[in-house]
Amino acid sequence: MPAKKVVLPAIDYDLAATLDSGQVFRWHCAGDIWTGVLQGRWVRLRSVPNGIQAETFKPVADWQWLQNFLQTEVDMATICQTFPQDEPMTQAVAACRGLRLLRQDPWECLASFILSSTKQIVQIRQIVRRLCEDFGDPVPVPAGEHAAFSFPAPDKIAGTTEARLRACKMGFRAPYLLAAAKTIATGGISLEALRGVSRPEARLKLMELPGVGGKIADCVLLFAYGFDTAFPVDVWIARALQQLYFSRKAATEKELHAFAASYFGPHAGYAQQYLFHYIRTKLN
DNA sequence: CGCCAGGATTGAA
DNA sequence: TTCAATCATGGC
Repeated sequence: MPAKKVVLPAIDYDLAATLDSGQVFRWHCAGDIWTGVLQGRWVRLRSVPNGIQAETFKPVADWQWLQNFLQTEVDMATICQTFPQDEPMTQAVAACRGLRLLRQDPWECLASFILSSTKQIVQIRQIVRRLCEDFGDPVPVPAGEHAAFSFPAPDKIAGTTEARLRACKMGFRAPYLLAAAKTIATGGISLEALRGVSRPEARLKLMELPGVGGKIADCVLLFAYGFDTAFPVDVWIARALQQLYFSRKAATEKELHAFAASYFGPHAGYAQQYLFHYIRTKLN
């Protein structure tokens, strides 16, 4: 029977850490309630014992789309066992128990991370919110809730102008987003087709898009496509690797990448997320 | 190689 | 209260 409420079973799931760890930019928290929009649907989430309670505006028959986004069926204990058993990883895993990787829509993830370059998380949130208000479609919400908008599809953004995108405060990223949207809207690159190719091949394809360098490509590979070995190296991770694994001697960017690729195992992307969240929120 | 292009927020002076 | 630093892509 279709219902507006469900509890998705999950153990070791820290909803707040997961939705507030720089993977997604559109979830809003009030108390312990998280509100967002997924695939044009308004969604409210709350942690309950051994699960996550979800509520939508319209009744839903199949909750697969939400399970897939939240990745509730992933067994974190098994994944954490594959991490190197060193001091930093052990500390990070202990401190960030329940931190998860989400599985996002590729376009929303790609567009968000194009907008993320040389921006901080608070600003990325504002830009993405404006983008959705200006170009997304209103989605129905319960009475008394804030208005909510879908994430604008590639053709919607492809059909606007650089000036109107700049009005969302995205600055020099506006032409990149516009060109990327046009490439995808016209079939120059198929984001769906990337699901079926190898990680290095998908990475090269993403990097053909303007505004997408190695770091942003790695974010999309990890957060949208589920390539668990993708290892985005931002300044935080670079500093952490430098400090925790190279102590004094200065490692080049190339050495950091080589180390990351060889050291953290088959779920290196998860390890990266634990290190990232650990140094950002728990250290100092 | 070095610099710049938006700009909200943070923390130092 | 100024004011420098944060963020990491691409063009020059």
